[in-house]
Amino acid sequence: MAITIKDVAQKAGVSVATVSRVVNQKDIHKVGVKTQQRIERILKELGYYPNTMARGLKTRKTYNIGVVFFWYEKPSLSDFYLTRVLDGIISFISEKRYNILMNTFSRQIQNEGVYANFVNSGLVDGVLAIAPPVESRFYQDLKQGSLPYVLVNYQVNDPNVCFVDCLNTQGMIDVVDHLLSLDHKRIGFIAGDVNYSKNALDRFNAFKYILKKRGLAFHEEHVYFGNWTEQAGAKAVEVFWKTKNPPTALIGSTDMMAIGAIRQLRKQGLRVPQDVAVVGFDDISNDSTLTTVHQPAYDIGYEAAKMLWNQIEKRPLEYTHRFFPTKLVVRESCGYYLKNSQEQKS
Amino acid sequence: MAITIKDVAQKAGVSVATVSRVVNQKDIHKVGVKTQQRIERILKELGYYPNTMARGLKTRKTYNIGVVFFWYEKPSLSDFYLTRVLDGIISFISEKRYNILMNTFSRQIQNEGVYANFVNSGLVDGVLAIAPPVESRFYQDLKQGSLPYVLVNYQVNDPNVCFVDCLNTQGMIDVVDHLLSLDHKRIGFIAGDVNYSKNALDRFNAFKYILKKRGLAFHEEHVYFGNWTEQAGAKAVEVFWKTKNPPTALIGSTDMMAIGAIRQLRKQGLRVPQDVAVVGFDDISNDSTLTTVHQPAYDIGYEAAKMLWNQIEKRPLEYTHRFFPTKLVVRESCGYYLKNSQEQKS
DNA sequence: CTGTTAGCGCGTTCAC
DNA sequence: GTGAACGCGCTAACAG
Repeated sequence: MAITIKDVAQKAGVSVATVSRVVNQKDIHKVGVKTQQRIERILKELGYYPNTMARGLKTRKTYNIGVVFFWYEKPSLSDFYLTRVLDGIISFISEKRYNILMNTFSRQIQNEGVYANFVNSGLVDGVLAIAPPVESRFYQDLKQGSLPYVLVNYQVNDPNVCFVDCLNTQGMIDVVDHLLSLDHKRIGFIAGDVNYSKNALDRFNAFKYILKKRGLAFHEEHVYFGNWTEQAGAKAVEVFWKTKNPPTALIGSTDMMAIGAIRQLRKQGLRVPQDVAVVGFDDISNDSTLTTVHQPAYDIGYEAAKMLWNQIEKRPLEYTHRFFPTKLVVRESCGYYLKNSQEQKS
Repeated sequence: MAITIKDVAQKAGVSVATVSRVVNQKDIHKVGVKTQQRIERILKELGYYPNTMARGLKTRKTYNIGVVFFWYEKPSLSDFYLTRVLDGIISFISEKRYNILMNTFSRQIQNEGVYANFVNSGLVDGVLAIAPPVESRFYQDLKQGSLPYVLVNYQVNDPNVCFVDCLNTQGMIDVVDHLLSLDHKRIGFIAGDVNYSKNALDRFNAFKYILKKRGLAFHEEHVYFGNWTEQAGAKAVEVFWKTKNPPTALIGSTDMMAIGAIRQLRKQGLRVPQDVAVVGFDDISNDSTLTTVHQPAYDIGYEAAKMLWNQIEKRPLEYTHRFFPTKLVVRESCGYYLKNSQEQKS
């Protein structure tokens, strides 16, 4: 059995209250200097560490924040830009000496009660929900609970609900305009699963919106709904290239899918970007040739953690909704430089 | 204030003991069927969720496992193969309905007490330490504490201490032999920080060992100690190419450093692999041209979690030390295919 | 300056 | 079948 405050008190010949004062440095000026020193010595000697459970039960404060993310087929951090969001969260949260209590749920199977259990267990001081599923039961439970929370990559209309997101729409507009500027008219779109991801939905909608606005036709057969994996990207290519007029350019709603598409294209003997231009979204790849949309995942995580922390510590919030701009990163996979150098030659 | 067991008891007109029996399905056969049903209804109605703190205080069980990893300059998941290890851990642990309590510490600054505090706080049922620093104070605290734990990528001689690792030495031997087979004699080595990483140390030692065994000279000036980042890889190239006879091949102790090296080489007008061969370690890159050593990070994480779980649940352990094999993945950056096709032509 | 004491919410023994 | 009561380890209000 671990050393308790009682053991320390006994050995020091004082009451637990006094030990508590020393441990927490609270009302410490009221404790005699010699007593304090003695207690501190015994604290070390015995190797006393406060039991967080007991303390939390009393103080209603755990110094844990819950971080929840959602997976599609199996739990995975690496499929998403999640890792960098987490980096941002960790960075902020560890500065403040909080722990992260991580939990993951399936996007598809929404187990009733499980979420609520996590939210109401009293184990965390607040919750960060990363890209929860569309129409999420999880969000409902969060809303009904009494814990502060911040949504990442999930926008809601309620001005009282905190969220952090990037401007997906603007990002997608930039992508399309970039491809248009390179004379692409038939653009294939590899979407994420719009039933389970708000992000995927927003990007897809933006695609349709801007196509219309620029007076271009939308081809149903050149849209593929994938599940964020490379395989999905590859599959999309297979499907598109069975149509009469395959696209001349592809947009992957995520980098992973764009990369999968590129692999498949090459497999089919097509060159990127000479034959087909490909653009991704997220900028998470180490593949330094992919043109993509950068979203500041780290900053998004950091900011979300900060917003949550402000709520937990009851500090004034500067804002409840926070948007980060995206940035088109032009590399080689779209043929921009190719075209440019050709033009220079001619 | 959240709903407590008391509220439920009151509303149901029973004692808390009875409610507790229903909630935990313990001694349930002793509870009257009608009483049980009524209580279950009210449980739902009121939205009761047990307070984990209170429960944990009583039962000494939290269903949390602590996962600790260590950072160099700033907390980061993406620099390492960590993400995939985490995936493995998450995968196993979430099946078992445990939560992950994540905490990160600096490799350089070893704050006394912080570790012990985490270990002894009673917040977790066990600890997974991922690649703790060499001669780690953290490991000491773990050892002194009473919690089960498993070390990942950290080998110790004690047969009672659980760890999971890969065969770094064999992996490095494969790398060197591969380069030798391609006629490289001057091999530059970009090491991790051997003072802070056991992995880095093992790999570096393996490099020296096999060099000697194969009768090759070890050149002090072609060793650079980096910090796992791309920048470090780039820096190594700068340093090596100031020497009289720069290497013809480079080994990055991690992929990140190998990638950084390649970038810098290209910047300096050198071609990879024609002028310089480069090999990495970890196989974490999306860059599909890097020859590297694959270690089954996911499996390592999964297995570590499993070993910990077995300890926590007091199941018999099949083994306490577990090694996974590495696999050399030959791609383009080392010139193997280049050489092969040339030979075919001639 | 220090100690006593009342709970925080829960599980569990022992009565009944 | 059910309930009363204790205690897990801690903080905080109050007493002295």
